[in-house]
Amino acid sequence: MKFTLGLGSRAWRVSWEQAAAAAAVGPGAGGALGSSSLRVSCRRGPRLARALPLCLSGGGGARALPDCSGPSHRRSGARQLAGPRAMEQTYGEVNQLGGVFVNGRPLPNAIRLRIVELAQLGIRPCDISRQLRVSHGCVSKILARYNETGSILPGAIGGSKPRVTTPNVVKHIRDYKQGDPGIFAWEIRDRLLADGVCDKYNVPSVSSISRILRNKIGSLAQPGPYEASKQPPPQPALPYNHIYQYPYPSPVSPTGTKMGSHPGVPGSAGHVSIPRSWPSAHSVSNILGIRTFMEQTGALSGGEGAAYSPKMEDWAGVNRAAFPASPTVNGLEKPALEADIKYTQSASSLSAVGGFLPACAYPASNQHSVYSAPAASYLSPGPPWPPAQGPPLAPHGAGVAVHGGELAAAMTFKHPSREGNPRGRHCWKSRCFALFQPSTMEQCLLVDYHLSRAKM
DNA sequence: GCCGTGACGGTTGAA
DNA sequence: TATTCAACCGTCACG
Repeated sequence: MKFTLGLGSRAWRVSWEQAAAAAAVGPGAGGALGSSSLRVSCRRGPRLARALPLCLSGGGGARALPDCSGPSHRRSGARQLAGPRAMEQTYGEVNQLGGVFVNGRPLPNAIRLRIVELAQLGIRPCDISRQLRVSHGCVSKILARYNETGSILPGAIGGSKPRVTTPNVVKHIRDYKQGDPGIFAWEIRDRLLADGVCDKYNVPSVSSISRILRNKIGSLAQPGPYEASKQPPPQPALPYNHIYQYPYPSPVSPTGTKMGSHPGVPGSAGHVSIPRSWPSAHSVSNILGIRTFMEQTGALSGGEGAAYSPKMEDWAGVNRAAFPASPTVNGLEKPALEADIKYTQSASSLSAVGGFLPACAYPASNQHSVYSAPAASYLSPGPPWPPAQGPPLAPHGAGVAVHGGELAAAMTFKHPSREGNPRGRHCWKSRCFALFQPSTMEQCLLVDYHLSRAKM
């Protein structure tokens, strides 16, 4: 197990145990690392290489980095983490502050939550950075995102940018062109907006419209690729609203009724517009909305364990039934479903401060195994936090003791019919997270670790 | 010393 | 099935 240990401007790859030790002693405690071969990984090219000599001579004096023998010095991805040997194959890095992170992967929601939480308590970002051992750039980014969107969650990673020139849009462009052959591209663009075919977030650019006119519509006599008589493939006309879960304004009424829809344009929610009233897992109000819905459905009645009744197996489906969403929506279904199943949690973990997001909303399916590591070692103890009073959201040391046996019990939620179904895995795993409600990164990691060992 | 920002190396998932 | 591409991530360094 290797880490890239960054101290100063260094990026050293060290073993997990060494990195954990380094994190435990804190960034200022040099020389605590084990002794063996030193490997330096200059991730940042000349910049880092330039800084390297300085770093090597600074701080805690001579530092010997531990044995780096292993399968490969090449950084591995989280994909290698699955399986029983996940613990041995987990990679991570330690930043300048001694905090552990996984390059390319979001910080656990527990940390993101705590960043926002501390900020709301009036703690300066620089102090938050030091406290949580997260780079100030990251703290700044998370806070900025939170201020902008009300969400602490990371954005959607991966995937392709949804097309804006959907068949429906092309059809309308064709219609406009047929109605007025002299129409300009910018006029088409305005009409798409005016008619509600698109909104400002997914309206094609003028150049795109020109390209459509040139390539797809070129000759109006020719039947286009998206003939009206054909059944157009279901296309999300406003995918960003959903995939990215940002509170973008949408030309949709809160009831899901598409406003100003063009005649002939299907107005189903599956078509475009995911109503912003949908309880997005990324927003405060939507989290609360989920809670309300769960309470209404009685899913939260009883204790925490009872909160996840077998009915919860169809939690996503229940939500889908309660809101206008089409099962035929491609591209929208998965994000929506994952948002449902990954970020649900019981009401008891909701914040009293303002509900950015409960820590246990750790997106298990998205981040699972990334931080798979002995949780106690993952996060260095660091300075006591919070200094005075307990945090309002995630009681430090709440001590969600997660043991394999308990996980096994939790895993009884795993529905046999969903074996092999990623969504099923997401579903039951997310319930495991929700059941234990890890409110700290350690707890998240502990849950995740046991889930990994459970050969999910 | 704090903070915003861009470069960078990395991961992810749809096409 | 493998590859490509474009989104995202957190860290780091600069100003």
